[in-house]
Amino acid sequence: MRNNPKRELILRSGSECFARYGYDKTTLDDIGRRAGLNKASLYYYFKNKEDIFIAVVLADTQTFIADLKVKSQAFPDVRKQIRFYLSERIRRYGEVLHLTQRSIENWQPLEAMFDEVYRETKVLELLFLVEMLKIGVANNAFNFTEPTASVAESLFHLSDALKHEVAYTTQHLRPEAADFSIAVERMERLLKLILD
Amino acid sequence: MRNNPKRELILRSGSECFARYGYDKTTLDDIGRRAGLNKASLYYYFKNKEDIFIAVVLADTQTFIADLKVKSQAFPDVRKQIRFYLSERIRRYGEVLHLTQRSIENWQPLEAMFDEVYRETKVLELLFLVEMLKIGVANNAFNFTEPTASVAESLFHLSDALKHEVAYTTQHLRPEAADFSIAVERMERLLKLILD
DNA sequence: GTCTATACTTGGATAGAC
DNA sequence: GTCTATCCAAGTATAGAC
Repeated sequence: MRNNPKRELILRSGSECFARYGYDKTTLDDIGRRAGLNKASLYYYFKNKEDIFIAVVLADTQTFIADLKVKSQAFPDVRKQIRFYLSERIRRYGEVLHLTQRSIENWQPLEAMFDEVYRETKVLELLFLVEMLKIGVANNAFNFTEPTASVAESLFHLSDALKHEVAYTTQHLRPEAADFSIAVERMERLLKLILD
Repeated sequence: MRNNPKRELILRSGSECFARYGYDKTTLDDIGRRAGLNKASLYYYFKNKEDIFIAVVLADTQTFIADLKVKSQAFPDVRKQIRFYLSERIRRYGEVLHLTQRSIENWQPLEAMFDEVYRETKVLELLFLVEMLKIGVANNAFNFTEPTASVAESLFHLSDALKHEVAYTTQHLRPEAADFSIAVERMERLLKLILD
């Protein structure tokens, strides 16, 4: 079922619509029309609207991470690569939350939606972090007594915790007002402490 | 009825919603909620949704023109003031069209909506243009054999014609793809020919 | 696989209570 | 003036024809 070209087409269509209108304001007619399908046909490929949204965020997140890997490798210093990578994924989370717009009033179901997405991408992200950490150790940029995989997971959780904290503490405000630059700043300071 | 504070509140609410969601994706519940009113209460102040939209565009356009007058006077040269003023109002038209998003498939009813708005603002705009032209003539920046009011109206129509042409020739494309920078460029070239 | 038909929910609009 | 109740048209979702 996955890697079905028609399914991919719907995902692209959905991605464009959600990006433009946000979750609530996007209709199945919007997605169907852009994909050249009747809205009923979408239910052959997806359980419901929310399922399309999750699949879109998952696919887009994977592309985002792939791009981010390339971009972060443009930095000469491994330390800066890691900092860039971990900061950008926090920013990305803010963007994804933003595209749900103020529609979903209660934050909790939204978090549940994203958990599903991030469980799948976590493995890929950890592999990349491990890779970068190993390079850093080989270059004598930094050193650890603990296993690299364990450090990678700690950094990953640090980045996640900071982004979730911003989401959590601003859940009573309008979601679009959430300021993830605070989390990015904290991230960069903590990273300095850890790697130095 | 006009200048009613509750009405103004609805206009502000509507302006924010239309700017964020576009015409179709904005619901009366959205506008009502933000204004702290039940959607049914909106009908006390406005005929229907479209009536709110027109009133919003009218009010915002008047603020826009007032701001634009101040901004254009920041230019030292009268010629540049006129050029800036006429170019910016073309750009503004593009922005207003954009906020209807791709919802209104047929362009014609949309044009009718805006005619109503622009008839009301035309008088104010012409007064300002006449004022600037008179300053230009007094400064010997340029000269005309025709009456100033007539030249002002010609320039106004020139600006309008150029913006409408872009709208007209791109009506079959997605409205958001309309490129008003072409109209602005043509405007500036023609203005040079007229004033020099 | 994709569509039409259909049940149920949300959006636009009116009528009438207060 | 503002709200609840209500009508009709879209939107979400399912069932079933082809």
